[in-house]
Amino acid sequence: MAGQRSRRRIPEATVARLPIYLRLLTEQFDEGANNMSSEELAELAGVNAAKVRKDLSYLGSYGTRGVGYDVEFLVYQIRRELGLTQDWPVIIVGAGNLGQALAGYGGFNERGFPVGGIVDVDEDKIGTVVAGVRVRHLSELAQVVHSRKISIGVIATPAATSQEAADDLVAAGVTSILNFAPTVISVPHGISVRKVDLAVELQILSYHEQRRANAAMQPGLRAVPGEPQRGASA
Amino acid sequence: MAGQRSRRRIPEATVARLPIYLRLLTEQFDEGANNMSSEELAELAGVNAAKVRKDLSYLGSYGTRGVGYDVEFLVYQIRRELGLTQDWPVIIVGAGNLGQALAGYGGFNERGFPVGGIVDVDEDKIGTVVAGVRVRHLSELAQVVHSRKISIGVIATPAATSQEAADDLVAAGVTSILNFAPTVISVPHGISVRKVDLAVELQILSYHEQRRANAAMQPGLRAVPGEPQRGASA
DNA sequence: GCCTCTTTGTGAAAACGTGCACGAGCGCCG
DNA sequence: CGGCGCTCGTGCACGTTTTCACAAAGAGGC
Repeated sequence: MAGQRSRRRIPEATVARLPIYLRLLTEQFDEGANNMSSEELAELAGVNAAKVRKDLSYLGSYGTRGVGYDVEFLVYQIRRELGLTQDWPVIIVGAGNLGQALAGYGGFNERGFPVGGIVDVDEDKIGTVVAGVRVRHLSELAQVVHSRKISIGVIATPAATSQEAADDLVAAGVTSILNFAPTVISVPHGISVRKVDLAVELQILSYHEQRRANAAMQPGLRAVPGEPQRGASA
Repeated sequence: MAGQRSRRRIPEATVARLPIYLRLLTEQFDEGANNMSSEELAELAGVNAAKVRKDLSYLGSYGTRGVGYDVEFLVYQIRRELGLTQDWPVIIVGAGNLGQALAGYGGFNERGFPVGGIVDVDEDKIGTVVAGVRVRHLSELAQVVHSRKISIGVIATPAATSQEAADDLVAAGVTSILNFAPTVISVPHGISVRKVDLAVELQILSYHEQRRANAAMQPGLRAVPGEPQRGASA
């Protein structure tokens, strides 16, 4: 039966939710739950039950009508679909504050993403050991990537050198990049990039705060302080 | 003319891109660019030019046909729309590794989100100073929030206590939350929540890696190791 | 002042994601 | 073994987001 489930492409929105379901299901399993309905899972995940069912249906028909989903089985299926049945070592570019914090973050290893290498260009940092991994020079990047069969790179450099880091990673053979620098990096087609940008998140929240503040005022008499004229630049 | 631009609601997808445009425009302005076309900005942001124009059109009609956008003026308008004409102090809950790293991250202050307070429950941490801010006890949270007029809270606690932290923040009057714990927190209607989850990001990348690996194999003879039977739990 | 060139602003269409509603299937009880 | 109750899987309608395509309009040359 259900053989080529992984053939069909899973929508990106669903892929982004599967890790959430996975974590919740794992937790529930550890607490002794063997079976779970889409309703329960939806409640925990804070989403609509129909969405949960549709998401899970992309994996195949693994539920039992009238009963729900077998938690252990579903955990396995999601892990399989996400490629979590194997470890994916990562290489961190940049051994500054952020790079060190990331390397030191235990959850990395624990969830199947061991730190396979850290590189930097700062001679002072090279040779130091962060979270059990020796910091190497950037020039050794390709070698580390090959010898450890690394596919995922993490950019933890300053913004100014993030594009360079991306180029180096791609040249070394890395095909997925997690970018912590507040920049848009450009990569060849076929390379996956995800971005984590603190400032963007805060600014989105700021927008909503600002909106609340405006809504609270009498609409109509909104005070807008000193608005510059267009074209007023030096 | 363009008076009540901020009345209309801006689509969430657009709000998420405005901070990117803002950063790029600011950079370009600092490098002496006074004018910019949607095409150029789209190139820098890695998106479609039509999207840029539509996004910017939500702010009002601030471009000049045949010419482009006045960079300084646009920077001001985006900042205004995002509520960045004022500072938004944040309170950090959790002074562990992550909380300290966040507090120490200069970009916070620099971008208009000064750390207005850090709280924890660990007696050993209380009283210590992180990035110039004294760590206080969780019980003082509401007081700090009120006295500093804080609207944004950052959860940097372990997963187990993140919901509690969220509840405390909401009770104290915070209306926006940035959650770094790998959990789904539930909050009353009207509170904004954004999530930053490292593990989720890596697992999404893992999915794409796995997909590439599968695609590279001869389709049809895919080796799937030891698949468990459903309902095989203890 | 008019013509041409450029780039905006925006309808309309296409693509994508979400939520409802309900048929289908399974387990359990009598 | 039939009926009942529960929950999955999914077609369909709706809302949102993206993309296309083009009229509108300013700038500059002549």
